[in-house]
This record gives sequence, structure tokens and C-alpha cells, in this order.
Amino acid sequence: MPLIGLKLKVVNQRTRKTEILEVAAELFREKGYSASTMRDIADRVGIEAASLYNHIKSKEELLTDICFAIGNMFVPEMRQVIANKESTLSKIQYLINLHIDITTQHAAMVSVANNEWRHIKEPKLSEFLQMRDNYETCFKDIIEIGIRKGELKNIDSTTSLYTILSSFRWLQYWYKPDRDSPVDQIKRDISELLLKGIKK
Amino acid sequence: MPLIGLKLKVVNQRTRKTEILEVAAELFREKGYSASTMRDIADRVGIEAASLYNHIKSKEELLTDICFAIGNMFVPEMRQVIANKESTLSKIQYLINLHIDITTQHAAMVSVANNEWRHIKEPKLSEFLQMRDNYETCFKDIIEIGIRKGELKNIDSTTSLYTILSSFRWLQYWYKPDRDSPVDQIKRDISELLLKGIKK
DNA sequence: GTCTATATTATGATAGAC
DNA sequence: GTCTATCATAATATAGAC
Repeated sequence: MPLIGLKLKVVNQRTRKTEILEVAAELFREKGYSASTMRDIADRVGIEAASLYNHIKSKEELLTDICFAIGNMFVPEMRQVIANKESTLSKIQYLINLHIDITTQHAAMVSVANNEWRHIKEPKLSEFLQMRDNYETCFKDIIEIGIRKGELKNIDSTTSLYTILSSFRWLQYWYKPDRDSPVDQIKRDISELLLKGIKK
Repeated sequence: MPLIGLKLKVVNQRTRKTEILEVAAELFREKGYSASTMRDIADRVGIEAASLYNHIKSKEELLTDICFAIGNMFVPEMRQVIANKESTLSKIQYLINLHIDITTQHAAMVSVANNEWRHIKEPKLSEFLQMRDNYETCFKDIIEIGIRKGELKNIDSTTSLYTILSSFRWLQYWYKPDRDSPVDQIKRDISELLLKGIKK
């Protein structure tokens, strides 16, 4: 199962809107959505705050676009994983790699989608939460099937799911490509830890 | 090694300041520090915003108090663990239990200390980060000694450390005592997963 | 597409009566 | 210790010139 479909429309064409989105994601990660002002964003882009409104409708549109851009990277991948006939372990292995790839390639946006989604306004908020909930349910189903098939230990599936999903969180803050191990090494290390444990 | 010293001065005496701190922690977790207003806090306490200033100096004092309250729960525990002569595995086991206990007992404050510390102002911010950095360095040393002694697999210690620390994060959002497994079951499940892996 | 100027609203915090 | 009234500031967003 090769990783595909990770590219995102929103960061493909290098338009001004793309630039604003990337600057906003970086700022929202650093200071949080509420503490980041339109002036902050405008400063980094190199224009006046008022000029931003020629490219976007509102500050909240920036947040919503970022969160859905990340969500939309995971959804089609999960569909593929479910459709596949491989073992539970290789499905989980694939999802671990997927999370690490997306997080290291889009660290700022992943951080915003993980931590700032609360500030999305209805009705988009419900849509986002439903997307996330659906993803988690699919992941949990994979774990539960693995337990029934005897591939996985009988650890509570909710605990397993959230422990695994949480365990990637540090990457969005700490992973620096130039300082840390290469991504492939991180994938091997995290997979070893989650699948077989730290104990020798 | 029994868990001791988890009680906190700040939540022991039921004063008005205690109440304000608890309300603030809950609000900061729900909406983030920046999006939470003094009027929000005052509403939940049942007084006017101006009255809060008879008990606290500023909004930022609330944040700083919360973050250091949590930090100060971990520091003496880590000192004890280091001084102890037990095996690496039982030290890690103890620290896992410690994180789960503190997080389930003080979920809102842990969430704030983990996610809102960026808004602490200098010089307290540096002090907080140094405390955290020191804790992480101690934890990493334990892992590295375990690898050298042959108790742990040779997984990159930075990756191991942050993967383990991150893996508890879901508890601060998701753990509901009435809905989920009891804390002791969670401890067993997470320990099993991190120490020996999900694979059967 | 960017600017200056500004409307509108909300914030953290203080002063002073009770 | 709590209130009402208010200050000073800063936020998002819009209008209209260039």
C-alpha cells in the first residue's frame, strides 16, 4: 500500500490565498487561533490587515479551510484501508505511517486541526466533528476486528485507539527534519513501540 | 512505590480563590486561554468581573498558578523515582501511573498546563519551560540507562520519550470516570500497550 | 489588489460607593 | 468583598480612494 493522495489543492497552486493560509496555520500553531490577529497575519504576508479581505471572507474561514484540508487528507486514505484485504497489523502499520507522513509534511496545519478546531463556528463545526468521529470509528473497528481474529491483544479498543492516535502528537510540535531522525526511522521506531512495546 | 504527594495546596482549602482557579481551568480547557474572558469566569463563579480582582492580580496570574500547580506535582515525584534503586521498567511503570493519576484527578488543569502554557509571560514562562525540560531530561535519562542495561529495546530515546508522554494526552479530553473503564484498568491497558505493544 | 480611515464591539483592568 | 460605572486599548471587518 503506497502512500498516495497526500497532496492538497490548497497548497498546490502558489496563490496569495495559499500564502495567507500557510502563514495563518503557522501563526495559529504558535499563538493559538484567538491570540493570532489579522494584523499578525498581514504583517508576515507583508500587506495591511484590510488587504487580507480581498482574498478571504473572514478570520474564521482561514481556520475552517485549514481544519478541513487536513481532515480531507485522512478520509480517502481510511476508505482505502477499509476496502483492503490485508491483515489488521498491516492496516494499523499503514495508518501509523500515514499519520507520521501527514504530520511531518504539514506540521502547522495538523497542529491547528488538532488543537484549534474548537473555534470553528456552526454549522461547519458539526461537519468537522462528524468527519473526525467517523474516522475514529473506522479505526476502532479495525482494532476490534483484529482482537476478534486473534491478531491483537484484548486491550480495551477505546484505550488502544486514543493512546495510538495521541502518541503522534509530539511530532507536530517537536519534529524538526534537520535535527531529528529521518522520517523513515521515526516510523520504524514508533511502529516498534506501539506494536511490540518498549520492553526488550 | 505508592503514589504520594499528589494533593495540591491550591485545591485543598476551599477558598474563593480556589473556586476561581478551578472555574478558570475548566474554561481555559474548553475555550483556550485567549478566548476565555474575565466576564466568562465571573459568570460561572456568580459574581461581576470586577470582583475577581479582589482575589487575583490579573488573568495571567490564573494561568501561571494553574501551570505551576501541575508542574509542581510532577517534580518531587521525579526526584523520588530517580533516587530509587528499582529496575528501569518499574520506574517507567511508576511514571505511567503517575501521569494517569494526575491527569484523571486534575484533567482541566493538566489540559491547561499542556496546551496553554504559551501564554505565560516572562519571566515565569522561562521558569516553567525549564521545569518541564528538566523533567523530560530526567525521563530520557531513565530510558537511556534502561537501553544500556539491556532492559529496553534500542529505540531512539527522544522518540520513545515523546511517544510515551504524548500517549496520555487523550485522557485530559476524553476520560470520563462514569463512562470509561476505571482508572486501574486504564493503567493496566496503557502500560501493556506501551511496554509490550498491541500485537499479540 | 492594496492602501488609509473608521465603524463597531469587546477586552482587561481600575476607581470609588456601599 | 461585591457592586456600578468607566477607561484605555485592541480586535474584526467595511468603505472608498488609488
